[in-house]
Amino acid sequence: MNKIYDIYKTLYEIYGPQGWWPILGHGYHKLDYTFPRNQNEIFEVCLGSILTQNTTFISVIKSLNNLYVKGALHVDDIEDMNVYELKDAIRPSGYFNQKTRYILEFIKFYKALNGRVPTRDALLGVIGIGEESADSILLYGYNKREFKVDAYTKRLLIELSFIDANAKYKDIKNLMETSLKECIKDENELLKTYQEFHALIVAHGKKYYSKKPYGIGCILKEVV
DNA sequence: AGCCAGGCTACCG
DNA sequence: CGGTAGCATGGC
Repeated sequence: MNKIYDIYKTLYEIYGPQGWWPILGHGYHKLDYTFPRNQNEIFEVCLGSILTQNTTFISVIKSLNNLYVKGALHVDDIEDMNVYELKDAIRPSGYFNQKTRYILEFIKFYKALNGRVPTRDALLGVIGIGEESADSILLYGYNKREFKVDAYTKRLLIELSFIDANAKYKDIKNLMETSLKECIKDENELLKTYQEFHALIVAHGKKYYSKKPYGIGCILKEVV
């Protein structure tokens, strides 16, 4: 046992299972784990990972639904779609010019995979896919054990004095993965914990780590 | 009215 | 290398 795992258990007790990644085909129900995912679901996770960059998932759902009602929530349909139509569909998620470019670049990469699982480095080579998006795609799309770090994760760990402000993505990812591997030996259980933990951090982060000063009322300060 | 959102790239020193 | 402007809409 260690403090990181204690944090996970506490968040799980408070918020319960989050069931990420929500898939439109499942009506966005919670706890819609599919293992393994089919190609449409994998692609939807990829699309959502790009669309949610610096954007709330509520807005992403609107964009995905715009594509869905056009019957275009699939790789080939988006590729063939008029670019202005695509921009208009994803407008609710913001940065629609950038994200349209990112999506079209990603589709070229994705189709070249031919159904195979991309490496993390290969994903990072795609324009528009940074570390968090790559981990998001691997963790939630491909069910790979890659911890996803986001702004809330960093704020939380700074507030709880696990890291300092200049910690890099890699450092934080390594802290989380190393700590959890100490406690969880079963690979499938470890995967599910990575998936839940990030989602739980977002749930908690929205409440206590959105507005400065961060961490007011955060119960985790009494846990670690 | 202003700040924030489940980031990333390009460009600067 | 580290730091930062720009990207855009929507919710509160």
